Amino acid sequence: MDAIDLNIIELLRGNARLSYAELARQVGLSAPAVHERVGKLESSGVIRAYRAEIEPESIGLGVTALIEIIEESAADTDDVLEAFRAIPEIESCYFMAGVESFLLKARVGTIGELEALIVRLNRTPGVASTRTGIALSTKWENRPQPVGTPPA
Amino acid sequence: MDAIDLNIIELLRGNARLSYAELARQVGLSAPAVHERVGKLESSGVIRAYRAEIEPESIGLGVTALIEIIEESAADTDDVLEAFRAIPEIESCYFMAGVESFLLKARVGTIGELEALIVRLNRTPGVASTRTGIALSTKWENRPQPVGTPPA
DNA sequence: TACAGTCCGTGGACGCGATCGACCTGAACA
DNA sequence: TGTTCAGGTCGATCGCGTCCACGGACTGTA
Repeated sequence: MDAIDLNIIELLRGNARLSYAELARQVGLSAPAVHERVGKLESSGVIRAYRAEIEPESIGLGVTALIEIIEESAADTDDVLEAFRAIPEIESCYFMAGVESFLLKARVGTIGELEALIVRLNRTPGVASTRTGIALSTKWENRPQPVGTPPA
Repeated sequence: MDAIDLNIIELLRGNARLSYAELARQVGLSAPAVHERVGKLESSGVIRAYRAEIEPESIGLGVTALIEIIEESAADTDDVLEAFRAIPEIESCYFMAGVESFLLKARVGTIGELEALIVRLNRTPGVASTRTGIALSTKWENRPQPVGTPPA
């Protein structure tokens, strides 16, 4: 992980469809060299995936909600997690410090679907209660920040 | 926006670096046809960007926090928003229904940096108070869900 | 200092993909 | 029925992805 790798990462975070030739020009290496570096970044897990970012409304997912989950004290966190993983509407899942164990970001098409989702979550074994906030609008999301210093 | 467009979108959400030729094979059209469809999806704003998803720890961003913002009653929401936009650590920004006006997702390298960020947020004109939750771990994030029915 | 091994790069070659233009087809409509 | 247009295919060209052989810098060892 040197400065050139960070440079490549930053370029691919901005545009994942850049060609190797273009990357090579921008970082000052040959295309095969960049190709090999990217391959290593992928197989070492630094680059997890390449994703197209889609305007959610256009694919019928106009409602964004953030849902905090409070577990029952006797709950098995792994089981709860597996139950959440099986729910496709849950786009992101964070395990939090504090009273609420999980914060979920979910996207659905309608308020009705959100209601069904919340009911389903509350019925999930291990879930004591939920608290839902609705995002009226997403100002921005997953904006890449300039890469800082990698860990020592 | 027909079924083929949705198919293309789903494929690109799974892997944004698929070649047009490969997309064409999978959706059953010729490569130029797919090229044109993707171009239209991009220029109409359905496809917003193509991003490489990076393991945050490897670029020195090991601390994820979710920060709720309560605005002062007299605050100008647009000004607050612009102030937030200028802070690179804020990856996502949602305008919420409820007492808390904003929910921010931020990523920093250390707890010290998080402290500095929270101080900065609290000093921002228009911000009355903040409430921060720290993500101990990210179970998953931005998982694409199968595309549903587009809006009528 | 000389030598060998390793890492990481370059340059060349070749086949495939991106992309352009010409042409085709079916639907909508006067 | 004829016209127009959207949206597709096909073919050609050019550049890119990718494989391979080769070379230079660095390092540890005699």
